Amino acid sequence: MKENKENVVISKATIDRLPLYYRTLKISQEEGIEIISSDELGRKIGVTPEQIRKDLSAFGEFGKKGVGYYVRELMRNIGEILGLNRKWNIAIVGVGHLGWALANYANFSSQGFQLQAIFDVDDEKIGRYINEVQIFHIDEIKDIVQSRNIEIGIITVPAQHAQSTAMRLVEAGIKGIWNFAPIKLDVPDNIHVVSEDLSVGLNSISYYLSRQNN
Amino acid sequence: MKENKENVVISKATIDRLPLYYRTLKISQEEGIEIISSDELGRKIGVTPEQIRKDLSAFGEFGKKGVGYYVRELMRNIGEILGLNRKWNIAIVGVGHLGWALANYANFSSQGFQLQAIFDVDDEKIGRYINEVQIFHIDEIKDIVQSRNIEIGIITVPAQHAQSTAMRLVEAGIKGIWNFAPIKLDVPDNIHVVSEDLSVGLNSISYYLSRQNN
DNA sequence: TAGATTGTTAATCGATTAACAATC
DNA sequence: TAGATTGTTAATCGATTAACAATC
Repeated sequence: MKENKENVVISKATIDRLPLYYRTLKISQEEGIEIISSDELGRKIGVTPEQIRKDLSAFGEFGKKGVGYYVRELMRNIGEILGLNRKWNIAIVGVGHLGWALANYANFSSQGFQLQAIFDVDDEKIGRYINEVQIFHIDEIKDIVQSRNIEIGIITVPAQHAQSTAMRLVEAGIKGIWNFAPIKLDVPDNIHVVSEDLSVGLNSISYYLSRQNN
Repeated sequence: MKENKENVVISKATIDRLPLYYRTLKISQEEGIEIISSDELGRKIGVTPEQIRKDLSAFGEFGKKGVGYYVRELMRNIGEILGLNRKWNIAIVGVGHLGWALANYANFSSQGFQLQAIFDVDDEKIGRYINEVQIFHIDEIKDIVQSRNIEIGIITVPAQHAQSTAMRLVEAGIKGIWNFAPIKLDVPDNIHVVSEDLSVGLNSISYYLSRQNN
């Protein structure tokens, strides 16, 4: 595994930018670009070149002075850092509109995230398939998470059930949670939770527009 | 309009926390809680009480020393700051899985965001309705945005069409954009863009899990 | 009054930006 | 070699946390 340098603390902000670098490099690579400078990469992403160089320097020296970065090589390195050089089995809990949309989101699999199971409580939905992935009853969660080596759970249940869902995922042995319920999840320290709070975006826009119009 | 104090700079981080405060106050209010301390509110949200007091102090004095905050009053004040004391007409562009999920997301309307129109290019979809909201051809965007006073646009089109969609929204007169396409949008300075980058979440989880398992 | 809790200032911490030597 | 661009250190900026006077 790609190690970051000893004694270098890596900020959350840096980790959140790595996927942007990775994605942009991928596009560049597909366009046939072989070498890219931090300046050019930064321009495409909307980040300063210093920021990019600083971020990368926490993990090693990936560029060539006076030249830039070899796109393919940097992509491979960042991919390795992000853990994209292996497969991750994931599951979705909650087949509402959002869960359904995510289950259909093809892009995950291209990055090595394979949807292995979907869970719900609605008898109408259980037994059905979304893109060849079966919907199971939540009561089967422990069995299936363990038998299918699922490591990451996606929570798209209503807010009032999110905490108990998180606990079931943890008990089933999951290590990472991607949470879409607008609520703070209490989980053990060794579980990594990323929450997407979709109610913030519109509120922030209305804040700025209110100020503007005055 | 609720003004923030002169000479106080309000950070983006503060603005992004206000919706959490608002939401949590709403829940507390529904539970019949009338007074809440920054300590208790912070505990529920996962933010320090100092943070909350600091954030709020940028806009005024909403609490009572030795007592706490009146839930209903603080909620009203934060709502006013966020521009939730009025209606906002919004539109969605792109009826893929995500656009469809967002069109069905009932929660927006409870905060005053009213979906007035949906746009797409697919003849199969045009003319249909999602929850009584009609799907129009993108070519009608300018007419409809203007006639229906739509101020905020939600972009859920594929990445390669996101930039041109943004430009069409801007030309139509929209002032705020909520962007779900994984790409940086170039828009005029007076347009407020919030991007939700759904590819970051899973990548960040896989990063941390990789480290953990080692 | 005594206890509790706010609002705010000062201290700390962390992240970004600037500058530049190293070197391809 | 001259020009370009990295990697890194130092400087700056911004955000969070600590501390505490004010006061309900």
